[in-house]
Amino acid sequence: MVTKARPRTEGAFGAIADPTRRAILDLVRHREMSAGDIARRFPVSRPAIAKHMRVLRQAGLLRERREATSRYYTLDPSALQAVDQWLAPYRLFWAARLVDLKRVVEEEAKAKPKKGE
Amino acid sequence: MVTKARPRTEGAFGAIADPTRRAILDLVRHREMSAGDIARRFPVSRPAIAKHMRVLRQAGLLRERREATSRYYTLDPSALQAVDQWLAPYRLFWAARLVDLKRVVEEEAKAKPKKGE
DNA sequence: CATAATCGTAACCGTATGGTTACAAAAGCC
DNA sequence: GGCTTTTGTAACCATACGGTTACGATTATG
Repeated sequence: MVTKARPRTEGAFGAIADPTRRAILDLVRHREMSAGDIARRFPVSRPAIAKHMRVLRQAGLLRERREATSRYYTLDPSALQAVDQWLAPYRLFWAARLVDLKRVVEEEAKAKPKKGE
Repeated sequence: MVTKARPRTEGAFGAIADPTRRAILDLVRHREMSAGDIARRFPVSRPAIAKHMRVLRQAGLLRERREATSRYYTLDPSALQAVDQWLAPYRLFWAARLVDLKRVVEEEAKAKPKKGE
């Protein structure tokens, strides 16, 4: 039987699903870092980090610069816009919830007025 | 050897990693739907959808209302705020890219100094 | 040239994931 | 009480995931 064989870490959504990969992005977001510098910050082995880096790279989230034997990485955030855009309609929801809270507060203030305001 | 055994679909990030689950959220975001109504929209079996629903439920993304034998689901978007908040600093990146393209060009020039072009 | 340093990859391992089919529970209907 | 509808879950399967150790490629350095 032929089963579907598409990787589940493809794309930005899959890339940021793993907390280690999010932490890597949070690192290279601030400053350019070498692969070794990045790996040294995590409790797992360097090859494990290298695999995470490959996922991030294939998602288009990293820029690579080679110098000598080192590879320096910086963030390429553009692929994250897909997540941001998907999230946009949901942002309206909790914005509406704030409006709702505002209404509740106003009603309570009208029902039992506490102090001058 | 005891290996770590934490599920990778836990939390909002894992929940939205799967495209089917995102599509389910996009459905219940618009209107309340029964489990069957949801499942009917996808080319996979109903139990497969039921498992996705469980992941979404455990991530706190669904509200359930039972009526007769049916279960109606609506969105509870609050858990998505974690994603939104993690994304916030990155949003600044492409906002800056839109507002001040010149600065971005300078930063890139600093990052990888001039290959012939 | 030999050696060390840096980095990616291959091979392997145990668990999680996403799918299936089969079955059980609960409520409406004859 | 039986029967159907709706739903969730259990058991199972193939593959992806995240980790490890071993190894190879590349480059600077003595």
